[in-house]
Amino acid sequence: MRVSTRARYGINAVFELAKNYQGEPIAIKTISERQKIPMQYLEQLIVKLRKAGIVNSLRGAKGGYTIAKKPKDITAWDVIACLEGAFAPIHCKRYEEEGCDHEDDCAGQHIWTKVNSSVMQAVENITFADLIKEFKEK
Amino acid sequence: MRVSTRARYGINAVFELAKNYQGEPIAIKTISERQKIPMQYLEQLIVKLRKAGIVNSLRGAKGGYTIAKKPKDITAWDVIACLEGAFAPIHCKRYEEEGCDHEDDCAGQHIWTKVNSSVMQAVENITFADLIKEFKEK
DNA sequence: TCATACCCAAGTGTTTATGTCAAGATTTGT
DNA sequence: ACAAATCTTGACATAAACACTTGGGTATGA
Repeated sequence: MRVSTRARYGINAVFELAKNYQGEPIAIKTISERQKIPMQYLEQLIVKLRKAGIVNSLRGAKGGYTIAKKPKDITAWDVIACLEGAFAPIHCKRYEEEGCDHEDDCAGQHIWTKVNSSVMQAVENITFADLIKEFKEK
Repeated sequence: MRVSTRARYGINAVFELAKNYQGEPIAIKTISERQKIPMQYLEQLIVKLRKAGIVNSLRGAKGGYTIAKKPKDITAWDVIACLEGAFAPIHCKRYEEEGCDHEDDCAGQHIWTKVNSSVMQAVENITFADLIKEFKEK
């Protein structure tokens, strides 16, 4: 099982902005340097975050990005779901494509359902306020 | 996030054998037909399962595979871990390779640790006895 | 002895993830 | 006006993982 770098980068980028809540906009370049994320790649990711209403952008000189909500109102799930498409839902490709004719016999269903729900529950309960708190305590 | 077909195939194959607990050996071909898994691919997977002590093999004519323990003593985790290598541990590649110099700043750690542990907990608590029970109830 | 079935190593094709690059258009502070 | 920055979008490159195949070898029951 694997989490894409997209999700990781996204979390880190939003974290960077969350720490700057109510501050001046931060440019992509700055974020990419601080969090060590390839700039042009981050650019692509952050577009999605903007469209999802997680970050705001400000164009022009002195522009950049700010976080669009209070850190406590953004969960890890929000970011992951936005970037990862179908993060938790581990689906049976076979089922989707051909219509699984051995559903009764499928041991997997039960397992993946449980995995999905436990992962979702985990990430839904982590907000960026939590992460900031965690960070400050160190 | 994604689970490989390896894990899915493995679960299904072991499930097939678990249902046959204390029965005659089942040939790979039979398993692959019943669970619709490419035979030669399954062959590779099942080698790992054997080496992990999850299944037993019997060579020669009338040979095949049997499950090596009681279904209640094999968890989904056992099978997944065996086939997937590093299933739950979502690691920071960056950290492993270069020694992450922004550890303090890394929002991810906290999240992935939680995700890992919740996934592990979920799959560790599912045994093949559970799956069989689930199956029979349908 | 022979068909059956496991055992093993290596090779192959495809897809996906992870970026990179280019080439502009647009907005805004100074 | 100019520079700084986001926006758009589309193509390209690459490497790794995945899924599967091939071609043998070896053990065993009948």
